[in-house]
Parts: sequence; structure tokens; C-alpha cells
Amino acid sequence: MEKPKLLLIDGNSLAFRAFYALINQVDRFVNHDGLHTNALVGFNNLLDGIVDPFEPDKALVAWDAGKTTFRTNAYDNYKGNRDKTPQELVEQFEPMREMVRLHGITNYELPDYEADDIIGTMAKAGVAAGYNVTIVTGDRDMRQLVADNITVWITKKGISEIDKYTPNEVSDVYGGLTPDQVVEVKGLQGDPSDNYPGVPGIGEKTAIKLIQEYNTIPELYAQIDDMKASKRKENLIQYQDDAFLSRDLARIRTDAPVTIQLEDLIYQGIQYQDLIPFYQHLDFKQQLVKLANQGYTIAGARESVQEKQVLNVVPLTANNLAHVELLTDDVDFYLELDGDNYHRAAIVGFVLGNQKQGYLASRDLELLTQATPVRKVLENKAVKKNVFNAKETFVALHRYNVNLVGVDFDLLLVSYLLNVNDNSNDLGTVAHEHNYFDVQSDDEVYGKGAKFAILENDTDFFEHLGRKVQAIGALKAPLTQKLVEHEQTDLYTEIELPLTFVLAQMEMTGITVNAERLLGMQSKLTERLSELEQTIHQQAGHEFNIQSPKQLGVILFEEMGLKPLKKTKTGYSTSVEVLEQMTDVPIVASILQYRQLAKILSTYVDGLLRVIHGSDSKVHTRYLQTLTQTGRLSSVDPNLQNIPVRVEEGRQIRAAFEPEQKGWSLLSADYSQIELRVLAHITDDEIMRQAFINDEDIHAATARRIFGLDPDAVVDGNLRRQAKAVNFGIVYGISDFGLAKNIGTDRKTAKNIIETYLLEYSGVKSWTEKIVLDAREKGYVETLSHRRRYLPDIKAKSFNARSFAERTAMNTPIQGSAADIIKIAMIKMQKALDQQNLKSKMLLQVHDELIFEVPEEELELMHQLVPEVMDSAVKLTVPLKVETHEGKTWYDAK
DNA sequence: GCTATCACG
DNA sequence: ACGTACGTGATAGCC
Repeated sequence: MEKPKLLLIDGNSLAFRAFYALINQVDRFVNHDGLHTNALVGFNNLLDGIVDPFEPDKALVAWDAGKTTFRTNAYDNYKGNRDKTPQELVEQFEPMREMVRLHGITNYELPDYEADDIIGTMAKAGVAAGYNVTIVTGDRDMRQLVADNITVWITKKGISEIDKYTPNEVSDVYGGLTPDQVVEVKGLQGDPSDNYPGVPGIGEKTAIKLIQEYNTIPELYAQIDDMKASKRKENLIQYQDDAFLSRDLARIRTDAPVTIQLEDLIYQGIQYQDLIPFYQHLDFKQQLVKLANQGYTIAGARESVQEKQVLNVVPLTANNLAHVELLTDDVDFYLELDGDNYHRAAIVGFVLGNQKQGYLASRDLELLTQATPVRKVLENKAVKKNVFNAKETFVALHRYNVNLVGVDFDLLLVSYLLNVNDNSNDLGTVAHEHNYFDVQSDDEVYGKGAKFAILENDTDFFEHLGRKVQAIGALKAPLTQKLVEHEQTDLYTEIELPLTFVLAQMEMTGITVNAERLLGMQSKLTERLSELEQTIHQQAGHEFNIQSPKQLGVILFEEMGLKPLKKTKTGYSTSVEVLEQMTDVPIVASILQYRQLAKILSTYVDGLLRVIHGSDSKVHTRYLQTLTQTGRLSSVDPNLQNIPVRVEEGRQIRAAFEPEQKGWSLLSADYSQIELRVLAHITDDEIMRQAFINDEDIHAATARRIFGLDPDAVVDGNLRRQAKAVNFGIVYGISDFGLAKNIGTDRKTAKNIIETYLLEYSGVKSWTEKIVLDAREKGYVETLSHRRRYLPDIKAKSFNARSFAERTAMNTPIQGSAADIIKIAMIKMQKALDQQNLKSKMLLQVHDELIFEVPEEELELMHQLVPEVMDSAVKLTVPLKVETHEGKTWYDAK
């Protein structure tokens, strides 16, 4: 019969390991009460990953009882050089013991003894009683306890991996010594971390060699007279007492006066019902998700979803279609697609209903697209619809000729507004963020990457759809309430929700791209690149992959002997920044040219050609409305917000963007200096406000101020350029280092410039100070429209993390308010186009710029209307300014 | 899947 | 002494 298993865990050493493994992120692991949880996370992983699968018969977690032990009594300095245990860890000890209890394991500590001694003693008792003993620890010295029936597991890499030691492995690492001899080695070697000395000049290598020869420290000293004379011999003799003392300190006791018996250590297994509220207290979302997936009920969630939801979902068929007609109030609706890009993906299922009347699910698209009650509900404005991702739902339905109206609640959008950090696009993940666990993520249900597959079994598929749509319904009330608490109801109902349909319209309209023109560029660029490639290979003396930074680094900095000015994590940096400082070398100039053209070809020419829809010769981007931390949009598939403009060769890409119809034009309208105007407004800086009120050249005005020129002096280009960089710096949350790098000066000069700036613009100065204090106090910053960004790192210990949060505190209200403004303008603009029945269409948004296609007869009107709408979007204490340009292509609209 | 690079505001 | 400008997305190379 197999022996019973006894598991002994070194709580103290593992707690320290777990804490320091995530020390960099200590401020990111904080629960809703401010309790740090980084060590708890690590410890929990250890219990889950190692202990629970191990299924011991008996288990114990041993802890140090206090500072003084028999070792400190024997040797004053024992562990005397240890820093005080950080408060962030101390506060985790008690919850950690609770965690151990809830995993069904006994905690134990013993005055005057360390955790090691408890383990040593119990290990010996276990062996005597016929157990196989396993010890888990972070302390390598515990290997002295290894024996035939005692295995020691030592964590490495923090606590994620373990090494297992039996007598064989100990022998391997200790050059053939036995576990007993570990203390002999330690005695000679000493231990700086425990602050005991050993013999000077003897490290681990020498200690092992000596013990191999003499077996033990007493035997060594018995024969020391025969040792041939050396400095080492002198040291051994002089520090004999230290050697014996250290050996004694290193030896783990196996006879500690423990007051527990093996019978007290019966492993109880995980106490799920109590572990769930405990995880909720710690905000261990992932653990809760795991438990929910195992079928445990996560009830009593902190926020507001109290009751376990009972799922009532049945297949929708021609026979029960009439049930849908009973849905006249709030309807929860969810549409499943087989891919991310809703301009192409197919609808593979849908589900609708409400908690009270139950849900109906189907894959039969006829029930959705024909003149059915389902369609009637979706197209009836009077029936409020609750969805997840209204834009996706609207666009996909539109492709099937269903016109979704009356959307009231968009779970994705609301969740994003409540906390921009939770920017997952997955319904399950979003629900988990709000402590709703009766639904799984799509990754879990459908698999991810290549393994993605919509469920084939109707029962399973409809259950997942049912759980999703039910989550939407369940979260509506609590999250809507939270919007009210955040004063974000207007932001949602007046800005983000209406905007989502404006964006949907823009995306569906798309923009025409002239593929022939791109193909022409493709062949020209390909040719030029192949010439450049030959030149570069000649200049290098042999062929290599120019696009490989690694190979390029070898050529430049090893073969050609250029001086590396900067390095990356993995090697030499070959970025523009670096290469531009060595353009006198011919190959460098060629490489820069090559890089530029290769980028244009691969990302823009080839990239755009790949995404032109065959049906209409257009590209249809998707604007991500719930991604950025500031409230800006982002654009994907393709990204139309980073089409080249600064360099002529790249700018030519814009010539491929055309109006859909012949004779029409593209019109672009951009806000001039919107972020600085927002800055002037929110800081209420009188000087800056006057500059904008007087419509001055803001960078020139700044230059006059910071360089002490006369108010009407002409500003030369260089000073204006520097002033512009300073203005940008202010918007980004300035640092002397960043500014110095940007304008190519030293840090001290940059520092002076910043000081002068803040002296001149005293309103800006007081605002930057206030906003950081504000962030520290509230934990978040806000834009003009109450868009909120939490900044947990604002109190971080790490200078780096804290500084970043401080810069963010300054930048987000500026960048985010500018984003608010253009969003409002877009809604008003779409309304104006609709109301005036104009043919012109709004096509693109590029952060501070809107692009329209306009028929000839509306050009004049649009040049007037667009700026009018944009600059009156909000009322600031400075004017907003909008400039328009038109042309036959986007390139020409400059 | 990560890193380096480079395109935009 | 620390080591930094803010916000994004796409591509290629490489493990």
C-alpha cells in the first residue's frame, strides 16, 4: 500500500518570495479597501497550483512566531541586517493565514522557533509515523532535511516554478555530499542574508571541497594540524568559533517542542462556500470566474447584482414566434457574429427577451430578417433595447436589412465610461468586471485564435447566448445607477450613445480608394526598393536582411564599427533617432530612405489594397469607441487615422482617397490648436486666453514670453520651434528630460525654459499643481464632459510609475476634453446634414479633423456650415477655430 | 506572442 | 538616484 502523504509548507519564506516576485507591481494589486494583495495572489497560485492537486492526507503551513528565537538568543546578530518587513507585506499575513484555513490546511507557529524548525520536527515525526513527507519552501537551506522519505520542493523564479530535491538531486548540487552535510557547508560558508559569518575567504565552492575531504566541521578541525600552511588554514583556525556557531545556526531543529500532533493536520480540502466571499473581499476576479465556471454560485456580489440569475432560454421557432410579440417593454437583445469585423462577419445567432418573460434564441436568420415579430421589435423605436456594443449590432443588422432603433442601454459603452481601464470587448469579461459571473467569456466558450469555433450543439450555444443576453439585462440597472453617481448620464445619453450611430453611419459609408493608383505606386516603390537594396548590400559588402534590426545592428556597429548611440533591451537601437545622427555615412542615408519607402509600401500601399471591399471599392474602417484611456477614438482594419502626411512620398497615399462620385470633392475641416485652447480654458490662464482671443500665433507668442522678447518682436523660426515644443510638452505633462531631448538641448536649459514658462503662464502652473493634488485625493481625473480616468499609480512608491501618473493627470483632461468637443461636433454635424437634407457625407475623423465628401453644389455651403457647427460645439472662454480645405482627393484637400 | 520600428494627432 | 514627454495601430523579424 502506498504511504500516506504529509505536506509541510514554509509560510514565511513563501510569503516573502511571493511578495518580492511582484514587488514592482505592489501598487497595482490593491483591493477595494486599500489592502495590498500581491503576495496573496502569489500565495494563492501556489496553493491552487501545487497543494490542492497534491491531495495530501495531512498538511501544515508553518509560520515564524516572532522576532526572537533561540537563534537570536544564541547569537545577537542573527538576521540582524534584515530590513524591516514592509508594511505592505505585514498587512497580508493575517489574510494569508485565512487563505490557508479556507484551503483546508492547518496553520501553526511556535514561540522561540522559526517555521523551519517546526517543519524539521514535523517531518521527522511524519517519517517515524510512516508518511511520505513533502516540504514546500523558498529557502534553499531546507535541503538539509532531504531524506529517503522526505522530498523538498523549492520555488524559483518568484514562486511560479519549483525544483524537487531527493537525496540524488542534493548530491548533484553539492558535489556528492549528503543532505546532512549541508549544514557543514553552511557553517564554513556563512550566510550574509541571515547575517552569520562563517570563515572569511570561504564561499560555497571551497566549503563543498573541504567537506568532501573532511566530512564534517568537527572532523576538519580534528585534522587541521595536518593541513598544509596557507592563508586559508590561518583563517580556519582564527575563525573556528564562528564556523561552529554558523553550523549550529544553520541546523534546522528536529526536536522543537511542538504542541501539535499529526492527527491535528488532517487536510480538509477547499472550503468553497467561505472561499468565495473571501475572494470577493480580495477582488480576486479571476478566481471567482474559475469558481463560477466550476458551477459555484457567486452570490452577494459587492456592487448590486445580488441574486443568482436563473436562466430561462428556449429555442425560437416558427411555433413560438408569437411570444416575441409579448415583449413590449425593455428587451435585452444580443447578436452573435463569427468574427470581429462586423462589416464582413456573418450573423450566426441571436437571442432576445427579458429576465421576467424569458429568452428566445435561434440561428435561423429568417426569423430575424423576414417580416417577423423579432424584426418588428428591433425596428420599433418605442421598445427600448438593451445590447452589448450597439455599433456592431446596428451595422451587422443593417447588412441584413434590419434597422435597429430604440437602443437604450449599451453595456459595452456604459462599462467603458465607468472605467476606461476595463476596455475589454468581450461581454463575459466586462460582466466579470462588474462582479457578475453567470456568463463566460467567448475565449472560454469558443476558444481563441485558430481554435475559435462557434458551438455546434444548439443547447450549449443557446445557453451561452442566453447567459450573455441575461447579463446585459441584469447589469442595466446597477450600471445606469453608477452613471448617475459619476455624473456621467449626459456623457452617455448626449454624447457617446448618439455618437455610436453617427460612427456606424460613417463606417458603413466608407471611403473610396483608387486601387489603380495604389498599384501604380506599388510597382514604382518595388522598383526603387530593389535598387536601394542593391546599393545597401554593396555598401555593406554583402547581402543581409535590411528589415532585421538585429542583422542591421551587426553590420553598422560591428562590421562597420559605427558607434552605437543607444541600445534596446535586446541589442543595438537602429531607430531613426539614432541613424539620423550618422547620416554622413552613405549606407545610413540609404537605410533611412529604404525604411521610409518600405513602410509606405507594406503598411499603406499593400495594406490598403488588402482591405478594399470588392463590392464597392471602398475601405470601411471600424472606430473603436471603447478603447482609449482619454476618450479619443481609435481606428482599425484599416487604421485611417495614421495615413502619412508629413513626408511627401507618403503623403501621396492620400491621393488614392477619393469621393465616391465623379465631380464631388473631399473637404477637410480641422480644429486649430484645439488642445492648447482647451488648456487655456481649463487653466483659465489670462495670458494664454488673451493670445487666443486676439487670434495670435500661439507658438510665437509663447516664444516672446519665454525668451523675453518685446511683445511685438518678430520671432525667428528656431525660437518658435522651441516654443512649440514647450507648448506640446505642457500638454503632455512636461519634464525637463523630455523637453531637452525634443529640442536637442541639455536638461538644465530645458529646466530653465520650463520654469520661465510657468512663471509667465501662472494660471497653467497653478492648474498643473492642482490637478495632480486632485488626482491624488479622488483617485481620478475628469474631462469637461465628466469622462473619467482612474490613476491608481498616482500614489505609487515607484518614482517612475508615479511620475507617469502625474503626467497623465495633466494630459488626460486636455486630450480628453478635446476628444469630447469633436465628438459633440460630429453629432451636431450629422444632425445638420440630415436636417438640411444635404447630400454631403461625413466620412472620417482624425482626432481634430473631420473629412467629408461634398457635391459641387454644396461646396460653398459646407465651407461655411462645417466650421460653424464645429466651433460652436461647446462654449469655452476662448474661441475655437476651424480651417477647411477642399480638393479632388484627400491629398489635394490641404 | 513579443520586440522594434514608424505612421498619425 | 531614480529615468520619463501624451494617445494610438500595422508590419516585419524572430523566438
